[in-house]
Amino acid sequence: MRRLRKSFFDRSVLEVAPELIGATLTFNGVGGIIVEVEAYHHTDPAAHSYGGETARNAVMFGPAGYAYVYRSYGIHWCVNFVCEAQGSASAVLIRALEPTQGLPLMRRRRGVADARALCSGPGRLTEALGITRAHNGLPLDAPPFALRERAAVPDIVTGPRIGITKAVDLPWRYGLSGSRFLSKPFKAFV
DNA sequence: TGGGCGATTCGCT
DNA sequence: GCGAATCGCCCAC
Repeated sequence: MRRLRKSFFDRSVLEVAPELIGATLTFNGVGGIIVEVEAYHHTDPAAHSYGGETARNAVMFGPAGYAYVYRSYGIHWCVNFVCEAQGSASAVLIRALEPTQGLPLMRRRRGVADARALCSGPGRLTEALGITRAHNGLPLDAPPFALRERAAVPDIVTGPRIGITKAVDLPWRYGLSGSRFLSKPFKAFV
């Protein structure tokens, strides 16, 4: 499996997001297979970058291939991969992993034993991997991050994004079809 | 300078 | 299924 380079992210966020499903993400050697992501485009009212650049979202306005980490609900950290050309301010939120590497450490950090509770949610996976604000702005193609390309193209399901109040109808949530490690099930397409 | 508000999670009913 | 926890950010005053 090849490692993903920064140029991989230098495309439309709507193109990159589904291609991340099935890729492997590790942080200091701990992680797993990406099974759920959401795309946030700069023209999208639900995106943090929609209102312009601020101290919090500055990384989103930088070049593609870097990590944007933010505090959610004052409690959790969430990690995004910045995409598109510099200034585009678009990113992919990583929402769930299927844990494959470093499970004992993840169980200790999370305080739970069930593998399905380790990384099935954006706040859960950052806790399991040990990602915090300290890692905001780090490049994705160098340690502690490691991203490996998927071996084959998987079946992907799409649907509306979770937990937002604006642009709720955009189907920019992508998941690995049939995975038991999703943060929430995808509604069957009608 | 202060108050309202989340790209969430967990525990209890 | 519902609501509390919890705090950095952001804008209005």
